[in-house]
Amino acid sequence: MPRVSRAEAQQHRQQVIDHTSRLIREKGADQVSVPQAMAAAGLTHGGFYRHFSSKDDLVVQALQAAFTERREAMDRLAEAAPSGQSGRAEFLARYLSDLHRDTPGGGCAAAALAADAARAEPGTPIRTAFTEGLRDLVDGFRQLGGDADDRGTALAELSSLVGAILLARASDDPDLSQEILTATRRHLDTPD
Amino acid sequence: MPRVSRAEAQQHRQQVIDHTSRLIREKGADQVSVPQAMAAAGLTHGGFYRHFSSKDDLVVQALQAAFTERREAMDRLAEAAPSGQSGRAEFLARYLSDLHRDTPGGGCAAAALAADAARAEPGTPIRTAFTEGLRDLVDGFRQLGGDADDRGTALAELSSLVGAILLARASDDPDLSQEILTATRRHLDTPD
DNA sequence: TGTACATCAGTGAACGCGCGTTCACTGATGTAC
DNA sequence: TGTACATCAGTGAACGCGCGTTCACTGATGTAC
Repeated sequence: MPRVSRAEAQQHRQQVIDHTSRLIREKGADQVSVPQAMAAAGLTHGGFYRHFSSKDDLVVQALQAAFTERREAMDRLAEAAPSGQSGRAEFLARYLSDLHRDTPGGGCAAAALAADAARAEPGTPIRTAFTEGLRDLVDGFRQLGGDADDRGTALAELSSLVGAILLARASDDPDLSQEILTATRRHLDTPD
Repeated sequence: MPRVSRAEAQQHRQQVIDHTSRLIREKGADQVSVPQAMAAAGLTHGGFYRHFSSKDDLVVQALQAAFTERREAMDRLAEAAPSGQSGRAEFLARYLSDLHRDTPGGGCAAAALAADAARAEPGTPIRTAFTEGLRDLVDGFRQLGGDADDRGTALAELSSLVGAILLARASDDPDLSQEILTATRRHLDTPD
């Protein structure tokens, strides 16, 4: 499939980013190879460097796409919430759901990639992109209303959510996993 | 250095486990190679399989050592707490400290390795060992007293701690990082 | 306690493999006239 | 609108590298007498 149109090429590029965005949330950035990322979009690995300057470049763009996707979902939730009522409750319920726990590829990038970002050196693109994405997430959470419009509360509650979904995913015992999600939901439903 | 005494060999084995325990918390299990793990104990890689059946075997033992180390620290904290007073406050302060954020190698295994465990298939040794370690951590936390002796509260609060330290480590901006730790400490100090 | 020999902890070279990256090549797309 | 040619998206082989693992070898330790 040589020399496709520019529009197709741009589409391929976006497909690689989108598939990689899902893959790195599922398996971690290091566990997704360049050939795998290209194959997920139906391409061979040879053309990779016409689209990206390095694997890290792709990973950063995939991470940004994941944060953008979540932020947009939050914006929709804020709009959909009946006026005067907060979308916070709905967001918490979805975040701490079995569905979110079991499908990390379509889930929160902060939870899925915090470890990868934490292990990256300060100043590296992945680290700064993660930080930017996290800020965006905090802003999105605050606009959902409830007591989360206080910045400190928003940060503490987001930390709760990220920790809970991570521990729930890591727990091999379904009962313990469920307990973590339930306990955290209850903990957050009770206003301080 | 061929054919050292059995006592020395056992000591070498323990050194490899201990160094690996620190290394995987710092860099992740996949980022620590067999040659690196052996070199950290002053050995070459060739003798590795006299001590461990595979790299995974070492990783699991290193993970268990990390959880055991933390549990023992909690036990000491529970003993040291003046009678009638809970060690919970001290534990929270240490967990959410700059020191803990900046030295993951000596820190909480649940925070450092949750992502690795979550990405491992159910039933794999690393996943089950993590789950067992997490249970141990929950028990240790509950014995520290305060409102954490309620199991649900303990789970929710541990989730908060894990999420906060992870996000604080991942944040490239020192101010944001500090804000996360401070907000979570304040959030947990306020009883529900 | 001393001797003879089997055991085995550690060494370093080697293996097959998948990684990120490079490159010569193909041929449809895009452009200039 | 039609033709000639440059561009470049995608292919597939190749590179050097580090990985996990294996293995023949060394020689002090451990054991049997």
